[in-house]
Amino acid sequence: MAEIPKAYEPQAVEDKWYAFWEENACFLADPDRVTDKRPAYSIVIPPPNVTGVLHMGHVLNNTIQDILARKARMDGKEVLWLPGTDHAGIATQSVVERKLRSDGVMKHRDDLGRENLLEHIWEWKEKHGGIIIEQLKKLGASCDWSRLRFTMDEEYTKCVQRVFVDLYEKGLIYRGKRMVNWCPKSLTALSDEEVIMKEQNSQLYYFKVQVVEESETWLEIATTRPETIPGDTAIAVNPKDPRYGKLIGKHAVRPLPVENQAHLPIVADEHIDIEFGTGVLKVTPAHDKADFEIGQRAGVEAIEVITADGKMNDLAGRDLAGLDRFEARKAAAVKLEEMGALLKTEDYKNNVGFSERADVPIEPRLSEQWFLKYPSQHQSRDCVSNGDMKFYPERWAKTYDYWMGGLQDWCISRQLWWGHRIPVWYRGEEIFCGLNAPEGDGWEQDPDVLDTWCSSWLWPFATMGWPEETNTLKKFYPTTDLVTGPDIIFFWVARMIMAGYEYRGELPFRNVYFTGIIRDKKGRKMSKSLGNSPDPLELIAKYGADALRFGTMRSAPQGLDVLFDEKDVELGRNFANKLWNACRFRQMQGGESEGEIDPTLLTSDDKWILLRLNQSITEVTAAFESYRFTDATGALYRFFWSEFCDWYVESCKATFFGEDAARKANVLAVFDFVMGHALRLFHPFMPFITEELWHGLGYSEEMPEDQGGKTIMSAHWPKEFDNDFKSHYGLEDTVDTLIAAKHELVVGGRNLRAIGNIPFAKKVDYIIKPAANLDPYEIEVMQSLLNAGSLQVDKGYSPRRGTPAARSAIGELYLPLDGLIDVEAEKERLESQLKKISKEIEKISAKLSNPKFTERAPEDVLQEAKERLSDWREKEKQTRESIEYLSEG
RNA sequence: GGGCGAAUGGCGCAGCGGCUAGCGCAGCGGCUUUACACGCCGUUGGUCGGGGGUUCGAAUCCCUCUUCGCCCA
Repeated sequence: MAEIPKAYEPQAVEDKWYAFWEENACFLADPDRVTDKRPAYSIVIPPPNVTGVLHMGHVLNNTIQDILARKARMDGKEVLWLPGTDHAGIATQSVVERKLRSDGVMKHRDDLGRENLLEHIWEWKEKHGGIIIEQLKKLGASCDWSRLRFTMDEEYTKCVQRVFVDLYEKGLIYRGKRMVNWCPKSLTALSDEEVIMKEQNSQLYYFKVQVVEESETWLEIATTRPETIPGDTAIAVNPKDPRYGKLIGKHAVRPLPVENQAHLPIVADEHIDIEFGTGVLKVTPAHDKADFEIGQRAGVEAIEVITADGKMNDLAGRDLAGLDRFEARKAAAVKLEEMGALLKTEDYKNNVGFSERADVPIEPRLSEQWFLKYPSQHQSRDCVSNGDMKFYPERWAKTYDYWMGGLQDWCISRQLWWGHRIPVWYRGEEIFCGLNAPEGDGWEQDPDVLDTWCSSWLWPFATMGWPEETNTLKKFYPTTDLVTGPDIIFFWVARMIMAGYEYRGELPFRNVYFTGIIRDKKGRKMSKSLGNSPDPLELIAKYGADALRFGTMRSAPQGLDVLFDEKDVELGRNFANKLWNACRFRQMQGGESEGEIDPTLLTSDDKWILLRLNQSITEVTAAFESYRFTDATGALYRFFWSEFCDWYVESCKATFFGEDAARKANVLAVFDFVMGHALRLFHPFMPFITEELWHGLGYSEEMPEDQGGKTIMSAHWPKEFDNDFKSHYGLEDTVDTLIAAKHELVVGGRNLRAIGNIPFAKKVDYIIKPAANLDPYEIEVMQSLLNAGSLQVDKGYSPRRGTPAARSAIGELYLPLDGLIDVEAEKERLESQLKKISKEIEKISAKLSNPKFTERAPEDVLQEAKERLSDWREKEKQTRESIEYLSEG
């Protein structure tokens, strides 16, 4: 810190130290270093999409992980923060396909073929795949980059295949033709979790069908999807419904297609909602999940009328064939109307499933897919409910438990090319499932790939060398913490737990911290289309990474969504600047770093700030234990700014600008002690600036190489002072009382200036009448804090009437102003103060005169109330006196 | 329809049986005080969503209603 700029300039500092950390292998995790005395701490990154870019959600998530990792290192643990990326099947493939189409390379992926398309995607991955990793480095993430993993790595792919084969052999993976959620845009099946229900303003179409056996009887049916009528193969009613019971077993005429009006059986099904519509349901087994089951029970066939890409096929009839499913809906209604079969349409709100990725309505579709019956369900469910694994905030445990209690088989095959190809081969009727292609000719591999989550559920152990019993796995698994968003609790967290139990026999992590969702300051979700999503890198360039981290953490309460406001980052920058300038001030005072503290020379302010520091250590450490990061940053902010800078540093000035060299050296030593501790407390949150200042102030020189000598990263986390320490330095709690009274008197004294409209910069003379003997040091400090020209001590001072005064437990402070003051204004101020005091006195008196209170309230509460009353009485007396002085002055 | 969460000064939050209900931002007034205007000093705002109850005592516990958000059906 040769030439110290007035304002902190983060860019150069951040680049310098990140490079330093990497060059010095500060992030590397070495399982061989793990011992009883140096326990392991591990955390695996939720792998971001390999071709993605950093967004605010990543910032929040990874800042928390980095904070945890850095804190653990300071606690003397061997830390593994394992980074990596995810291949993100659908997202990546569609991005690349779109690009290839717009570049004119292809119209459809079939033009290129599987091998060629994959080549393009790998190319894209090589080109863009590193971006988000570099961005994480900008943020300061202390991942062990030597262990960077990718879900499509060869080794990782082996793990995925091995697990598939194993589960297949256990009979948990099976292939079947079932109803799946089909995305007509991405042309693939999806799992239930990838379907998002959205409320839609739809139409309910009422139409009538004729009963074959009773040509004069017509049934009314209500449907939101008239385009599927050609696919109807039954009409269902509830057997308990008195209106229709007698019709069961008869038939009805299906109106569409006009050229093929089949006779549909009227069947009974107990699942029919009598209240809904007319109580009569058209059954389309091929295009509705519930209808499929009704169809199965009724033993009717399923007729597909919609193609994979959402168009009507020939079976839909000449009026609808070739139309898109939504156009067909209107066309079907028109057709019904022409036939006189449409009775009415009404507005209707219903929930429609949308594809998470493509954002189009899902088409339930009968399709041959691979399914997984979840393994290790019971253990996975129990470990959370019995507390072996902790969720923060705890309430997510309930959500988890509920979901685990209603598991449906997971559709794991995807009709994509980018991903882990299903290790199954077919030859005629033969099926082979194995790690390698079977011997012999004529085998063809299943063309589908696995759901991306079907690879990332192995992440915690597949990244550590499994199935080999590697040293890493032995030492760092199970991992300690997982930090992720609650939006993927089912997609990822639950499945990792099940995979963990199935393949390692125990839980994959001990604690799960769920972050909030980042929203804009109006509470809206961040999205590209709204343009309300700031670019974290721009924020870093503008304010610094530390500022972004600290600002985000300070405004991210546990369990609640984060309303992001750039102001918070600004605040972070301001705070960094404050830190910077406090150290700059220290530098200007010269003297050696971290000199010995002489207990006999400690001032009351020294003792006070040491106690405040101790309090902060306690609070921040406790906050860490319960993952309350906002509390930690809040405590640090308050301590450093409001206590250290506003009071302690200001009171130091009396000594620094004074003549007492011994005291100056001692105060410098205290300053360094406190700052050295503060920098360490701040380091997990603001790694760059703390490292810069740690070295700049020379604190690193005092430390052993591996305990802060080389980097603050390895400095020990501050410990609460023990009793020996406290008694050695005479840190008694009574100091707090003295300092509080001193501060109160100073604030009161500064206020006296307002009475005479005297700016703070102007030196004025005060007189103090101490309540008891006051150390001359206190006078010196108060004079400085008051910016007083002089502060005369006068035990027998009897002020002229009209002299404004301030009072606290240590004495009375006078500002003789001789006619400068506005008597009426001051009187008014005091009168209003008196009113407030009287109100408080009334309240407490009422309480104390209530016999029920005095009888039943505990002793300490009663005692405390009495003290408060006498405090207020004293204040009342003083204020009255002040008013009298004014009146008679 | 079920579950979860939230409602505290203009905004964002803390407090979850008893300290004069706190904090940050914003606001207002004043300051080029030799670390910092990314700053300093001082300061105005709230009776804690509505109603009922428990208690000597409730923002805090219980019931109920209202509004908002999320998840699931």
